[in-house]
Amino acid sequence: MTRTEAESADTPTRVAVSTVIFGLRHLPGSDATCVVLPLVRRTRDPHEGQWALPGGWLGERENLEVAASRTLAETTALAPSYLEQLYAFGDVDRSPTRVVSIVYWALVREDEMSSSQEGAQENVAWFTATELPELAFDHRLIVDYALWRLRNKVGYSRIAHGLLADEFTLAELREVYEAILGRRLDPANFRRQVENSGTLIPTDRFRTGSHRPARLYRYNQDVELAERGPLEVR
Amino acid sequence: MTRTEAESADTPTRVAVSTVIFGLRHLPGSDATCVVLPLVRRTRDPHEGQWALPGGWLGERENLEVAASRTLAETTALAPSYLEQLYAFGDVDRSPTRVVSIVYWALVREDEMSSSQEGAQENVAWFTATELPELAFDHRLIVDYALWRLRNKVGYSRIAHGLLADEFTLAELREVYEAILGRRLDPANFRRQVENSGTLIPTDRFRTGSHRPARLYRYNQDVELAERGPLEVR
DNA sequence: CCAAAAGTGTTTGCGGTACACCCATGA
DNA sequence: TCATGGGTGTACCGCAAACACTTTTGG
Repeated sequence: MTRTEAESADTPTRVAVSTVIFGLRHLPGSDATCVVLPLVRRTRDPHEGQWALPGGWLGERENLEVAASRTLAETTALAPSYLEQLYAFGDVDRSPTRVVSIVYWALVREDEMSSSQEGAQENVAWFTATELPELAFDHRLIVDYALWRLRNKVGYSRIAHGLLADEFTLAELREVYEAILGRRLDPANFRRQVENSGTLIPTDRFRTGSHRPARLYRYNQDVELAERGPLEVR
Repeated sequence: MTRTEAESADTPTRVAVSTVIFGLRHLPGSDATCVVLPLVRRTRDPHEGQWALPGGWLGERENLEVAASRTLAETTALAPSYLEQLYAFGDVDRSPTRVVSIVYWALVREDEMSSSQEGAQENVAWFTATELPELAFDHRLIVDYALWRLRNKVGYSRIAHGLLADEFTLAELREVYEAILGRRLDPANFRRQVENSGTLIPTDRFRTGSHRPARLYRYNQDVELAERGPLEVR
């Protein structure tokens, strides 16, 4: 096929946008925290009844990121604290009819999550990332890849803040890292690493618990180590 | 908008696939090597006459990666030694009519390049990455992002091998790194780093030049540090 | 023998890990 | 006062940078 022929073979394709939305949940019994994500039960023919990622068709005059935000609002009623494109999936056989899916992944803050989960819509449920049901289409592959990206990115950027409220203790921040990475971190070393990174601003307030109060920190907006895509390239 | 309405709003979109193809070129005069990429002169209305990334419309029954390979073959007549999805660009205003572009980036080997550049097609030319002309659409942003990804990835994966022949000296490999990173590297430290990485297999052959012969190495296929996307996630 | 590139050895400093230790608070 | 988590000090290890040095070839 020559370039000219390719240029004229202008066949429209159905384009969908889906989003892998990550949040945190404290397990009531133990002191552990785990990564959770919302899934939508399908009410239509391909894979009807199975759980799938929240998503929808790309609007005619809708930017990709806007479509992802819409998805997020429809299932969590929240504004994302972090939103980044994950990958474009377009294999011919990934759906009975050809669909190209632009997939985003997002973080929602823990303090806001509880409110939205109470007023949950029908057919939406939150699952622990390590205990997922069978998913529709290739969505299991997509979630696994998003989890890989989350775990990777937490190591070289500061996205963990996207899962916390404005003010937080170092222990709470460490909890986020431990939940994402799935392993315990040394509190002493964690403190120094994150202090030296210059991304935290200590406040004068303290979280008073059952023991010695812990200083509250805020995220330093000036520092933006996260790389979300070509749009941020200066 | 509810999910149900979104699900029924099934409006097809025009989907294109473009590829940023990177190669290397030795500058005849100096001993420097630089990154080069092929561009195609547009012969059609939007941005006619300007240079643009090689690409075309996604075929109805064509996987995304296959479409990218086709693009690559049409402009270089080569099989890519490395091919990875870069990003999906879909802003409404990036083209007069709405187009979602799935962009890939690729590496072609230096030893194969010369042959294809001689039999170059009309309207295709290779440019030094640091001296690009004005590009059509948002292709300048795309190329800059691909360059950022290339420079980033060379630091934590072994994609530099994708720009060399099967057998190469450490100096040749170092040249690739220096061309991509744009700075000189210490030969001694470079040797140790790459030797300790376990990605190289020494051969018994030597490259005999004007001075002491240098050992030739091969790339260890077993080690695959590169991460090309969700398809490689086990 | 000389120039130049291949290849080796050694020192230094930095960042991460392990772990001992002190501090402040509620009960 | 004790238990518990907050917070500090310190020794160690591995890696990478800097750079002096030896080796091997062509001319």
